[in-house]
Amino acid sequence: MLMPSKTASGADQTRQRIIRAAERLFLDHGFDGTSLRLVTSSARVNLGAVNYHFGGKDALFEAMLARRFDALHAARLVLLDEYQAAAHHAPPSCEQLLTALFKPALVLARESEPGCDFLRLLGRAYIDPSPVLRRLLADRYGPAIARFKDAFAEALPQLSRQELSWRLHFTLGALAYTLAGTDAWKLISAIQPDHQRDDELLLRRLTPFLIAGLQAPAPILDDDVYPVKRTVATSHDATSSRNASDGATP
Amino acid sequence: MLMPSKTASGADQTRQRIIRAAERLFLDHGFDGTSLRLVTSSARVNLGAVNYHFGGKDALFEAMLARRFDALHAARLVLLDEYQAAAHHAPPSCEQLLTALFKPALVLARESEPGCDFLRLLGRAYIDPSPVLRRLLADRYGPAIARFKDAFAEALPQLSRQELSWRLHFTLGALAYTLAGTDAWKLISAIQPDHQRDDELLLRRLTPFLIAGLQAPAPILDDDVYPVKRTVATSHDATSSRNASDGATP
DNA sequence: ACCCTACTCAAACGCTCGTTTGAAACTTTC
DNA sequence: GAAAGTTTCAAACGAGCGTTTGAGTAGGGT
Repeated sequence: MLMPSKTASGADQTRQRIIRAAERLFLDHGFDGTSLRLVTSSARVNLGAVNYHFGGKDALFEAMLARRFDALHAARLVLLDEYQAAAHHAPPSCEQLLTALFKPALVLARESEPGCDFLRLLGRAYIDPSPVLRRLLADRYGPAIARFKDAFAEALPQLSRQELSWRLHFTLGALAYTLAGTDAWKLISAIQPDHQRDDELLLRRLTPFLIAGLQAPAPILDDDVYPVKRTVATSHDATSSRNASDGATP
Repeated sequence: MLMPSKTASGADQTRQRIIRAAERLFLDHGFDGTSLRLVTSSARVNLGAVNYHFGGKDALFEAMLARRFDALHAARLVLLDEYQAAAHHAPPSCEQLLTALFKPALVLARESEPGCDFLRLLGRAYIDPSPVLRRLLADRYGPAIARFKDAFAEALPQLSRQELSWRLHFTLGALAYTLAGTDAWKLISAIQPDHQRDDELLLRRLTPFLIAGLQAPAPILDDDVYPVKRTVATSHDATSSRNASDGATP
């Protein structure tokens, strides 16, 4: 037909149908909760096809995530390179770094076929407790994240390396949790759908929150701000009103 | 023996051994990944004991979470009442509200037996995708969270109700993700153990991050700050340098 | 002594899981 | 058109799952 090379008809179709079904189901059920039978029946493919084309469940999910995340991290690093090259004496700002993280994600989310939103996949992957995914993310995308961490260190020189690590951890948490879209927002009660689920609005709401958090003065850790006693209810000490005076860490 | 009433020897012991084993295993494997056989063998209890004492796996985890969370939310609401009663014309500040959320958690974490830290349990519970836990948290602790949401609305009157919902969502995310302690912090590379894992230091680092984020000016959403095109790499538009001028929402 | 209740225990039930198998059904190649 | 390679398919495998069952053990009350 139009395809000049090899057998692009049946085999690749099956692979893609499987991967897409796996994506969709992983979003709602996590790794442990997604069975291959669920995937193959949802993809209307024979059960054995997964092991034939991928080699097993672990490898399927690795392939699924790699397909998305490889492109994502490549685009992120390209953007980071741009920002760093633009002014090599003035390191990229926090806002630019967050943009370098978010923008490729948004673009890929829009490019991806409708029905399985890429951003939720991103969030879920960071949150899922399964060791398979945890190792994959750490091994495969740890270096890319490390480059961003170094860049943040330059953008936030007033923070100690340790403080920075924590703040990026908080940042990743807010991001992953929000994207994962656990129904937990129902806890905070009815976040009205702006226009159902607008990912761009979400990230633009998240950005100022994170920037302010990242740039906040470092906490004072050497005195007892939380005088925690053994009792819960009968504590009359209001929160200490001591102000954070210095921004630098010891 | 010393116990005056009923048979407090064998039965309650078994119940507690099961619950503690369930707590410990749930931390590492999540709900789906924790099997009853794992729990009972870890607790050195017969397999059938779970169904006898609790009625099933779902009920076991509900009991496990309720044991901790009932006390937690009760203590939180007591503290919230205190702050609100202290000055009924000046609503509690953001910092006070976060204190009311964190302090009881810290106290319970210290009171709980060593080996199974309560804070990780808290984080995991909010993150776990299993519908059983999600429904439990929403039904049982939704009202308590709602009271805090109302209090935050008074502390942050410049935010629209919708903006506030999102910010509390971000807050909950940073908190849950951090507490859950997925090994994902290894992504951000070696957060050196201050003193192994000091929960109080963690929360005192988290607090200024969250306060700054919550109090950040509201984002401007009506223009294109993220001019996302179909291309990723070839975008030369630097981040818009437009400043946020007004803090109120339309 | 008896019964009744509370609890433990080993074995099994029915089910779903990930994976394997071997024979069909296609394509491609010669 | 036969041979070789590639992909599908139905069936089964063994293991692990949550739950149930029924016999067995203990102890207090009358």
